[in-house]
Amino acid sequence: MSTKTNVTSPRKTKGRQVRKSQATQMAIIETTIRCLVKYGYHDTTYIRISEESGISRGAMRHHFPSRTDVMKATIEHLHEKRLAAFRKAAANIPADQSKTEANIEALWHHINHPIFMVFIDLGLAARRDPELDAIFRPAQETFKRECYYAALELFPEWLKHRDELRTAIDLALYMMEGMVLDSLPPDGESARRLLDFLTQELDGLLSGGIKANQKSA
Amino acid sequence: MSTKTNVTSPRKTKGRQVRKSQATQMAIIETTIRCLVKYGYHDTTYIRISEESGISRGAMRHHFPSRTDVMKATIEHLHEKRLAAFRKAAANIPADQSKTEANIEALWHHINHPIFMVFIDLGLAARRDPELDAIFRPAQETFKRECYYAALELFPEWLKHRDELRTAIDLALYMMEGMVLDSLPPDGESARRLLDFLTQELDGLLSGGIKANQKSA
DNA sequence: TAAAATACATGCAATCATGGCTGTTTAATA
DNA sequence: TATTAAACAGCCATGATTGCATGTATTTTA
Repeated sequence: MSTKTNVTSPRKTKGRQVRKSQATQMAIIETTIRCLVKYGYHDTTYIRISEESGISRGAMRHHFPSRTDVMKATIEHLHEKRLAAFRKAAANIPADQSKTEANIEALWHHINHPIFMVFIDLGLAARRDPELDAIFRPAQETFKRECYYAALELFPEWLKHRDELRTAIDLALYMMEGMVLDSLPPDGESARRLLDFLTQELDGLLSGGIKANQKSA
Repeated sequence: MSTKTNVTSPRKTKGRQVRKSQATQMAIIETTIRCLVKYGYHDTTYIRISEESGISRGAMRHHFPSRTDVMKATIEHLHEKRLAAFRKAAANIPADQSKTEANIEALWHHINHPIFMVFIDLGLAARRDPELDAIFRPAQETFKRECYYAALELFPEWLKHRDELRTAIDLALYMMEGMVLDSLPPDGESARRLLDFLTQELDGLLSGGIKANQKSA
């Protein structure tokens, strides 16, 4: 059952071959992502990836024996990509007054990216496939933890109210996830209203409402 | 392309036959729902429904020519079921002080029911299948509208602040959807904290924060 | 340069879902 | 009771996906 994946670990520079290997692997993974966006998880088939990437099934087999192997590799790649994008976005947040708003905007932007639907799709698939779940869940948790850390750096004044910060992040994240799941138009009036409310809520919490909210803990 | 579905419209009492017809249709639909819960949308196949229900494929063909037809009927049935359940739940809400909390609890309970994952699954499928979407989207919108109406009846004091009420409902709904999507344990500490926060937030909005929040409109 | 390993290509069999087709039974009606 | 229509049962052809197995070319290395 243990499908060996011929992922070249760049241990020793065998020069040309590893490079080529990695190149095709990347091509496969990126095509897979494209397919996931276009067709969704269940219609992103082994053959289709092969066709859309122009890579023969044999070559694919060589690198990723089974469809699930492709998916696993893709999940890992997406995860890294997402982490990198998030860190970059967090680093670019201006340190001025409107931190909350900027963050929410950034998060909303991130969540509305087509890639996010892919995550939802993969997450749903992982619910049925333990093999996928073993990759997906840890990645998801890592990302969330990263969110908390980043937020703590951005809002050091919340250091003493980590629970509240956590709640705030969860609230924002979950709400937005629900919004995209409902296909809420990103720039529509409905979304705007909710995001404004969220901003205001979190801002209020930050600037002084902490005490009042503590008794609920 | 227009697949005729032999759904017996009980126009004239042909007595026994329509009853039997409806019975098998119900059996098919209910089995489909069971399958959707167990296997998810894409693995709920025509054959599997036939096997699990004990109804021959021929019979199924007679009532629902194609798989999509089964799904369409199932969506409609689920929609009605959900509406009924919601109305019943709304009617049973006690009219005392803790309305907000009771509602949130009820909503949370509703959203954590296995059926809800089926809705998510179907919603995702509908994104790719226009035929499904044509059924799913209106149902979804109807349900949401119903939520607003029910809420207005429950919170008549919000009549002058419909926008805020709408925001509140959206917030609650979306947040919870995001939560279940993340497989947040329904009784876990994380969920509790978020729900408490939500309750408090909405209650605060209700009891006096309205004015303060209006300038954001 | 020869051998071994790696990357790539392709054909095949098994499985399975779908939709269409042809019978058979049961109920409604004249 | 005879006829018609509806409900039901099962088979078959098709197409798609998967995993395997064999064959070829290119690199690395001895």
